[in-house]
Amino acid sequence: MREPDISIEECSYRRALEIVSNKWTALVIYALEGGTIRYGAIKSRIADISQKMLTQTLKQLERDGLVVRKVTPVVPPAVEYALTPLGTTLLPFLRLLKGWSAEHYASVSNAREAYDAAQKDALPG
Amino acid sequence: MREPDISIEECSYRRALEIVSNKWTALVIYALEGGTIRYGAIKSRIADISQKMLTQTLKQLERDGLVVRKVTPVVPPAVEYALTPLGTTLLPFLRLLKGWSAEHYASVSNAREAYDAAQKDALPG
DNA sequence: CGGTATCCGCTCTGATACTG
DNA sequence: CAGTATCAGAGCGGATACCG
Repeated sequence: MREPDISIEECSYRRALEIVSNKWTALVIYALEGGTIRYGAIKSRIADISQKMLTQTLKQLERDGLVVRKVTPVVPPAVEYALTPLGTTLLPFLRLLKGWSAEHYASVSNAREAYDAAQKDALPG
Repeated sequence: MREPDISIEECSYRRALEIVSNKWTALVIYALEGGTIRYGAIKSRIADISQKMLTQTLKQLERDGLVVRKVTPVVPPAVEYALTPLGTTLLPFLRLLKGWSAEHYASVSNAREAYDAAQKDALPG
């Protein structure tokens, strides 16, 4: 039997996926692309993200060294977030993904419709 | 209040994420990078993937038009999978992610350790 | 304003058993 | 070999309420 070469220990690709491949992480990084931005502004930019998920995602990104948090002690408090230099190294990857989607998403959408239609025909009438 | 510009309807980036950003999808595409490959061979390459998840992921990729399934009606059955032309357009993106991980994963790992150590210091002894 | 804490449903995921 | 079916647990993610 062949050895698995796509393992969590050996495959760097897989480790990167652990960082980025969840529902909100990449979206939040994308929202930070334009520079320092306040918590509320991020929330306004990303449709459907809850306060809990935004806070949780930002905390995780901070832990990973991809985002910095700056608190200005005023009343009411102002909290700003920005990408670290490490965080900005992810941007080319995100932009490529965006470009891919712009170019090919329609094809995926069409494929889905065709597939679903074929499935429906296969069922008994 | 500002309008969200990162919504599922308008943001192509977000749609791409829906395709790729789950635990196994990108890994399976990566396993198919080298060309046509049998079901069992994919399973051998990817550590820890269960039969259920592999089947489910392949089916979803087929629906999205990224992978083709070829059944050879012999006994025992032989089923092969390959990337479609559309599927191969994702490879540059995956390779970039892999390169990013090779270059920067250590930084993330270090950041995590530093963050966790700081958290521990903040707790009462 | 920018959180934290809690509850709760739902999906994702893996084990196990069975089929052609 | 390549699946399908079923079950059960863990964790994601949302709604709500409260705090500095």
